[in-house]
Amino acid sequence: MAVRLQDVAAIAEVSVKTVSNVVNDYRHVRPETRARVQAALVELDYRPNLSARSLRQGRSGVIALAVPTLDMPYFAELAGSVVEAAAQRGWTVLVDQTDGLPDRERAVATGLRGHLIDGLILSPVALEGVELQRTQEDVPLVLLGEKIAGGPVDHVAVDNEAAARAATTHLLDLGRRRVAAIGYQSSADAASGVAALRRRGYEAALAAAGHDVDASLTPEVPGYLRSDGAEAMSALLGLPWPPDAVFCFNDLLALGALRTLADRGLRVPDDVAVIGFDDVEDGRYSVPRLSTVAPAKESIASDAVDMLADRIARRDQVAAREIRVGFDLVPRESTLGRTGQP
Amino acid sequence: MAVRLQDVAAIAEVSVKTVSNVVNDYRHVRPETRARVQAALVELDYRPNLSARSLRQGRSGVIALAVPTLDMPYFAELAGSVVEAAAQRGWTVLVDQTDGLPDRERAVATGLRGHLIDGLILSPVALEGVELQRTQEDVPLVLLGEKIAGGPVDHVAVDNEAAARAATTHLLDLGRRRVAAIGYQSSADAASGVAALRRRGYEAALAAAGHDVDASLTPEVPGYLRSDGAEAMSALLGLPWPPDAVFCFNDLLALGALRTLADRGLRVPDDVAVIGFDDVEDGRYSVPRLSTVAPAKESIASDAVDMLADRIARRDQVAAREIRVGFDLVPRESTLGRTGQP
DNA sequence: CCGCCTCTTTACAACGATGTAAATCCACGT
DNA sequence: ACGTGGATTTACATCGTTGTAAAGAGGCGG
Repeated sequence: MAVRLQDVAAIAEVSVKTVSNVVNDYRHVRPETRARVQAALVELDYRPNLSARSLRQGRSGVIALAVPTLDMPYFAELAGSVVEAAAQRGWTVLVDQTDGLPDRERAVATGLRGHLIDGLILSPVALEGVELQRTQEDVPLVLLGEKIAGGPVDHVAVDNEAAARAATTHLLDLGRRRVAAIGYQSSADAASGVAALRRRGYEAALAAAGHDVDASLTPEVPGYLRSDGAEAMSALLGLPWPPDAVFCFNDLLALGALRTLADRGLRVPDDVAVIGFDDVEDGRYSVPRLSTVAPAKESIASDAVDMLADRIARRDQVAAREIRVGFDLVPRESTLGRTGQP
Repeated sequence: MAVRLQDVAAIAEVSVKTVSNVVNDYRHVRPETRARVQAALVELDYRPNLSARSLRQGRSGVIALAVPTLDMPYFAELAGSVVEAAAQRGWTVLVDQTDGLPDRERAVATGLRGHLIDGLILSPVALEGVELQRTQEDVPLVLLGEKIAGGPVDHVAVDNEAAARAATTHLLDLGRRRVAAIGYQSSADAASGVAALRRRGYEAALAAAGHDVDASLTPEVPGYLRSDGAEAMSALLGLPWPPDAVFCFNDLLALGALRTLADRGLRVPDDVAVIGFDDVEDGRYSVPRLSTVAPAKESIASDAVDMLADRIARRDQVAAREIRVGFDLVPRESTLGRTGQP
């Protein structure tokens, strides 16, 4: 069966608590005793029962990360970074997929996992800040990637509006006149989310350049997948006066758009320039290489974990905070064309 | 504070055990009592303490999934499917990243997480079957994606050799004469792994067609990332007599190779045909669309979870089994060219 | 040689849930 | 009215660990 402190204690001929003290590096243990216990620990290959420890201490060393889906490279990369950052604190990460469903997000946020987890990092799609008002009974929570309007919840996010504006401005600076946007969503759920913020940045950039928003250039998409981008691009190309540039609200949409452009035999960026958002690995190897806006992903993950650690330690003693991480505009072939190559 | 069975019991004016019985749907509870307890449960918003439950029952309802990294789409997609399949059994998945390091794989396999997890699904890169010999103390284990030679461990895998052979044969059937392979690895760790099996399939296909293996056409790669594929392709194109087709041991390598070919201005498949392995989403939208071998991923995930459930239930009472999942050859533009399009 | 302080070790209770076995209730047949 | 057997409820111990408080062991100044 499993090895318990008691078994080790028997071998080392000390009390259970002394073994516990050795395991936990308690100061006042005679070196000789410590050595004897260590030997017994090794001999029996003791491993603490985390459930018992967690029950006793009220903390488990496990945090949860809830993302819409791991199938999207952005979230997969993010999950990887979070797992990494958590490991550095000795924490383990339990991954939940919400599929962007309000119910699942709510369930997760209100403590789906019983008292198993010490905290939660949630990347919300559907829920608004208000919905996530914390009661003091709930799990410590940090939100990712979305600016919650005044919600009393810690969160880490890039300045979506500014980043979207930078991307759009980049297209305008290249001299493009009909700059479309792929990523608009009108469902109530999405109204306060990433879609709305990036939309605002896009429209602000157009306004600053003296352009009106042309509704036909901002098709709605049901999701943010490659297929959605491909279909939206098809629709745009069916217009009497199609766009000469497209800002896609994430890289997957952009990759889908590139695919459609290739199918139609259009040249990128000559006929249509394309820029995405997220800087996922795929875009660095696509043909053509995808221009994008790169949020500081490593920061997002580590800041979120740090913030959560702080929230766990101080519970309700401190007001909700917001961390803004930086972003970079990364122009590549899909807006600049081939450079320096034959 | 947290709501305990005791608090609910006090409100409902019954014993703690009766509340527990209601929570667990025990048969013999008077409907009237049950109703009263239910009401109290709802009123206090009771949630079981999973640590306590786990301590008492010896099972936690949490399984671990250990993959090299979530950054690789294949593993991300797999993780998503496993989380899904586990959720259907009411299990939660704890994701570990091994980075393909022997130490991490060993640590995970020998029960890194203490008694927190009920079982482990491991996708090994570095470790051989022998290393993973189970002792009865260890966590129930299911291996993914690799045929362990005779190791007494449950595992789920595609027939890598047959699949690799099918991919290679597909290239030969197109009339290609110099078929390269990207994905060879010679490190001892990898000797029994996926690399070796796919290599065997590749060589078998060549042999069946009466070709010799040309060492210059099988460059070694340090990893299985896009960058590795891009570099290997560069090396191949530097040969006096470059290949007219390439079988890449996974889709990322293939996507990297496509990128290099585009940079050199070579046409795919006209100049060089490319086929990958894994059928990740990226390949369906790449330019050109990537031909590949598609393992039955959904089966892999659900079979692994089923197998683990069975292993958990029966522990050592049953011999190690092996589940073979099917695969499909999926020819797309990177070998067939544009079809049906203008 | 005593008392006190520090170092070291220990016994015991507690974390919250559930299995066991025993207690209590109730309806029914005699 | 009484015994029997099933339904229902309960007290208690237990899972493995750690905090608390107290006991035991030495050492030192007075």
